[in-house]
Amino acid sequence: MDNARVKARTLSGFMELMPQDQLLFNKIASTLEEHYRLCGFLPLDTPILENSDVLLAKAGGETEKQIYRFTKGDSDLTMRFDLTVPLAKYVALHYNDLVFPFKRYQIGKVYRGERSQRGRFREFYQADIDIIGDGELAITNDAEIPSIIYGVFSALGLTDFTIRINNRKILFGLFLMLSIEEYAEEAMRIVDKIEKIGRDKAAGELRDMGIAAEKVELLLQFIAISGSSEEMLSQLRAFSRGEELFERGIHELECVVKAVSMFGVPEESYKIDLSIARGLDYYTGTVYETSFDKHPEIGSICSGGRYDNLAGHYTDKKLPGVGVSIGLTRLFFILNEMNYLNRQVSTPVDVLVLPMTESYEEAIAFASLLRTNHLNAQIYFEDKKFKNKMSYANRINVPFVAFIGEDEIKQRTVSLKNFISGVQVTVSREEALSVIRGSLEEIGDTKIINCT
RNA sequence: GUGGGUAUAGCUCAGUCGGUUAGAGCACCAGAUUGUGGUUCUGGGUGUCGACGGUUCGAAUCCGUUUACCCACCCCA
Repeated sequence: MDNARVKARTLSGFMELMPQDQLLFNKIASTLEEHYRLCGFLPLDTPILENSDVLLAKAGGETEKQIYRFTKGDSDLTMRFDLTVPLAKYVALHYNDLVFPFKRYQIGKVYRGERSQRGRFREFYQADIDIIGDGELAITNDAEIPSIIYGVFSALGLTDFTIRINNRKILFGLFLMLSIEEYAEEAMRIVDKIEKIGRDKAAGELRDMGIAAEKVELLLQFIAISGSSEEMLSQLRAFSRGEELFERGIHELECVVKAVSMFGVPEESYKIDLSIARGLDYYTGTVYETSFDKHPEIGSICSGGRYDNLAGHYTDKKLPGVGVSIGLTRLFFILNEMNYLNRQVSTPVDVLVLPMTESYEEAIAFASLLRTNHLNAQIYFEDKKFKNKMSYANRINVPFVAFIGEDEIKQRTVSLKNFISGVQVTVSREEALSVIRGSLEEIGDTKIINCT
């Protein structure tokens, strides 16, 4: 009965795409994967569920509130909320079998039980890369990470993004110099959102925490230092009062910035921004944040940094690492909103084979020929009117339709219609292969993203 | 978790003072057109007005409760 029918719906905060968009999403994901491989990263997949004690070893009060956690029998389980904590567990567990520095990429879904909002999801994909060292990890790795971000975004066809770089040692060092290190964690968070809430409100919040007004002023002045990388570094040096941590931070930042340009990242795509702090407390040095120049309000689509001792909860070994996470679901959401997605490239199949007679034998044979030649082919078997068959081809956005009717069977040919240009030719089946290939190459060259 | 808002067709939304058979655009289906799609023309409403209860001769409309969703905060990709 009708009352028994359940209303079909998708949970809020869970992205569900139409096939054409899913195709684009998958292409973006595979572009990322390809680029990660190109840079020497190895694939990794870990379970979505872990024992709660493993995932929450590190978690503070806030994280715990936003987690999907449940029990099944006697086991207390948690869904992963990022890919970094599972990585830490993985590296600690398989320490003896891994080769360091261990470079891995992982693209997978993560879950956060927070209120969903525009551009914010409860289930979303992260595409992570991390480099883990055994005991030590060279600072140049910190510079390669942003170059990889630049590389993947460029590979997608994106231009208007900025990678902002900072070093938390500088901020910690400053807190030490001002003798306000006890407020460090909360102050970091306020500093981090200064762009959003404004200087005055940030000043108020810092004072409310109990930091003296003149120190707040000094802190905000410091954060606001701007200019080219060179100018900023020299201004930072002038700020130094011989505080060791502060100077180490400046040194690291300098190394990173220099090396980033060696990696070929153009000046306009990255900058030092002293207000980038990152809320997560496991970062200990370099931090990154990437956002779209036109949509800063949606927030970071890619962020990460250096952590000196990630696996500390699972092992005595010191395992420093550096990495970033691209918020793939959010990235896709923004690209869609900005109308940047080039749907022309999302063709589901290359060829739709339409049998025009009762016998499907020749149509199947032709489809097999296409498939053995790595062309995606679909055969339409339904007994519908011709118009419906054409309309189907039109709706699935297929670039070629191949008619196999009486004439074509007799002459061992195929009538091939280019659905984009409308041009139709009747050629031998072997010739059809090269016609299709030639035309697909043109489509293949166009970028997934069209940002003009 | 805190504060504010919304709920009518697959989607975006109208719906007057409470009044008769609840509408528009897009989408979808059928026909014009049995080997040529997109455009056009013609026809078709595909709905528990979120749910439950109350007021009333009469409720999409007023009142109460509830659920879902959206926005902001918190936090974050």
